[in-house]
Amino acid sequence: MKKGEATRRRVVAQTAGLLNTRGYRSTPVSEIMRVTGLRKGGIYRHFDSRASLTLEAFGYSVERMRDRFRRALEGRATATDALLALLDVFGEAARDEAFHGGCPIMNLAIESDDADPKLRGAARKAMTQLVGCFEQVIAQGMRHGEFPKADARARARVIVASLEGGVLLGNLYKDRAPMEAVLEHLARYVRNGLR
Amino acid sequence: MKKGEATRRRVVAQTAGLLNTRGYRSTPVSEIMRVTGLRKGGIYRHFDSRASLTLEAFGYSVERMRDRFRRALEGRATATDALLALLDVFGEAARDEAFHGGCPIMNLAIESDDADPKLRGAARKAMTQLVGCFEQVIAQGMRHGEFPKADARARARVIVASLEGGVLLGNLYKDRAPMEAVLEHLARYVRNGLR
Amino acid sequence: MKKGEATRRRVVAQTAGLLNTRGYRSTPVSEIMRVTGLRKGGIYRHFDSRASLTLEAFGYSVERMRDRFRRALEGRATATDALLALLDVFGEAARDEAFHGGCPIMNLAIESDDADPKLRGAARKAMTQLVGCFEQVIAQGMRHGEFPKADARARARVIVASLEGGVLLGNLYKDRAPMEAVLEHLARYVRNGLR
Amino acid sequence: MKKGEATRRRVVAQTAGLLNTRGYRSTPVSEIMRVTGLRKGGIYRHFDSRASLTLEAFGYSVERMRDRFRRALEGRATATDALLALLDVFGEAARDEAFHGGCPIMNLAIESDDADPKLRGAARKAMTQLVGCFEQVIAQGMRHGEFPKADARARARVIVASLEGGVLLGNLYKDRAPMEAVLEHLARYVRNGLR
DNA sequence: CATGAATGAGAATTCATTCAT
DNA sequence: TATGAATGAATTCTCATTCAT
Repeated sequence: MKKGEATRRRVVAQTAGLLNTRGYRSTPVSEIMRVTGLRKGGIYRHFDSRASLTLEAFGYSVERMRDRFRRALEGRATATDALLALLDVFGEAARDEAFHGGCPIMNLAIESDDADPKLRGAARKAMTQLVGCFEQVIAQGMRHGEFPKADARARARVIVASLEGGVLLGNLYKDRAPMEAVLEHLARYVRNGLR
Repeated sequence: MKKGEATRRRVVAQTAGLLNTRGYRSTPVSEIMRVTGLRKGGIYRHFDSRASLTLEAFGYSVERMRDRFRRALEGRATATDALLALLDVFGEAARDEAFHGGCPIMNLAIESDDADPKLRGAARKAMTQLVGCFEQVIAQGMRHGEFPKADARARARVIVASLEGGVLLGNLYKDRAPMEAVLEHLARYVRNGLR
Repeated sequence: MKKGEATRRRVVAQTAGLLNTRGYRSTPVSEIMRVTGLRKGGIYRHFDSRASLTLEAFGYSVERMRDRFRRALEGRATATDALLALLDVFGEAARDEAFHGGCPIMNLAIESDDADPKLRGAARKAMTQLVGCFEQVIAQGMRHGEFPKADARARARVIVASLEGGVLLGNLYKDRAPMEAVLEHLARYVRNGLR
Repeated sequence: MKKGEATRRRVVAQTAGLLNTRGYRSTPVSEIMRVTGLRKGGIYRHFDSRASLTLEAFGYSVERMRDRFRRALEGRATATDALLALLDVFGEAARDEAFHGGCPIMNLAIESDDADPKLRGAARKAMTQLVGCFEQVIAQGMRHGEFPKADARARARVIVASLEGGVLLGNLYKDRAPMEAVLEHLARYVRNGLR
């Protein structure tokens, strides 16, 4: 990897953390300069615009989330196990720097609010994948008879909604208790066969 | 005295809607001018600063939410009925202009993220009241034997988290389906005695 | 005197004090509102513009200075006595609220600096009168043989310059010592027959 | 590094002249843009704030004054000669662009009046140095027997006050006569051994 | 590959002023 | 006679962006 490519990746990673805590739209480039140690010119050499860096940083954050989910799913024999493992990812999120500042998807979804269609599109796509991840596991569980056959997507949405809400409360209060309540509730729901 | 107060209230109401859709921090005063029809000087005559208008507008939105909850609770004989009525408020939220742009508390919570302590404080306080509203009903239900005695706050948090997540998804996709899935899930949870 | 006229005079007097301490050009109308207790509309009813109030306030201050000089000159038999009495006015200036904030003429002269010809004209006129006051006394002294016949205006200018410089230093350091040194010097000069 | 520093110096020098004629506090940044040919962003790249540029510009003006005094004192054998040379600086001030707009110290002293403590502090410090310059020469003259032993500072203050007053009058009338009268008076005072 | 210099648009806020009441 | 409401221009300052070096 050339030096430029390495710099570029470092900038994306550092910016990802920054924007997820300080805001995807309201964080000025000067802050990005500060955390990356690069000057304006140095940043613009790698990225066409602030907007494109924003998108890349968001993509990076989402990718790291995906890593967590992928790893969580490895070697899970049953859908129940798999779902519980996914819940666990959120349980660890409070300690996980990839989630520092909350869930990137929620953050971008809310910040892009009717104001920035491109960002909103990215948030939507990422959220769809997140829900899809749960949905696939649930659908598999239905096929395998672990769960009653029903609307897998609706169930996935319920779970994701609860988790996102838990992240929100946890982040707002800087307190793990809300997420733990949510996880307890969802774990029972899962163990109960999504009934 | 009369006209100024009327203008002031109008500005707060219009700004509340605007900020909840376009962002509490990232919406420029020029946009507020546009939706209110006032010029800069006219706005600053009524509010000390952009920040204080932001807080007032948020307060207004929260108050309107509270109105909905208050009305929903009127004449509910049982805690179960009361909870279902509260859920209903979220069911109607999609059509309700007071919620246009999503939940003000969530929006402000996420936008104020580590960056604006005053705004965050306001978001926190409002969220505490929202959870408190559910918690009180639940606690009452526990006292009356409708629900098993357990951690009322934890249950309230689970419900609020799910609802907020539902709002998030609904808003992101401009689709009522996610919220409906959440509501169905929660209604069953409630009818089942929070078990 | 009608109420309006009374208000007008009060505003002029209060504004005079304010502008001489906070600046003739840089003091905002909001400050004038504060010290007068009137609102914008109330002020603009009496004065066409901020500029015209400025001029009136300056005129008021100059008039009060003139009062001091007039009174000082009353009953002075010799030019020497008269000059010493004029010097005395400056000696008392530190304690005199009419001079609070320094000499209005100097203040306006410097603030109007090449930027506001009308104000500068007023400052010039007032300074000319101040120098003229000294000049007349000196000329009289020359006619009466108290002082050698020479350029009365030049001598008046020297005295006024020294006094103004004394006011400047006194005001800058909030210390009476510089003015006292100047007065001692000038008194000797006067007693020495302006030699 | 080179170009920026050059620009910065040029801006300071040009701003120094501008502020000394148009007012240290009341001159808008837009005027600074005009005389420097830079845009807002270009100016703010070099200076943190309007206030810090003001201070630097004032410092520049004071430094140029100091240059004049330093050069005037070079090679002066006696205190009398030195004082006369210092007076001469003021005699040339009318023609000297470093003094265009009057004495920077007096200008800032009056404009900062009770309103801006930081600027006032700078004015005070500069004035103290100006008086100190005269005081040192006078004290030396006293030690060498040129002048009778007496309060050197008081004498320095008298001289500086007269000169500042002369600058004031000269600037107000755009006329060299007042300063010449002052200089004549002071030269005699000096040649007379400060008696 | 990165910096340093500069721009131009736009941010929040303040100002003097006007006018209906 | 004075207030309260509003305006429009100007204020200081920040932003994302460009480009020569």
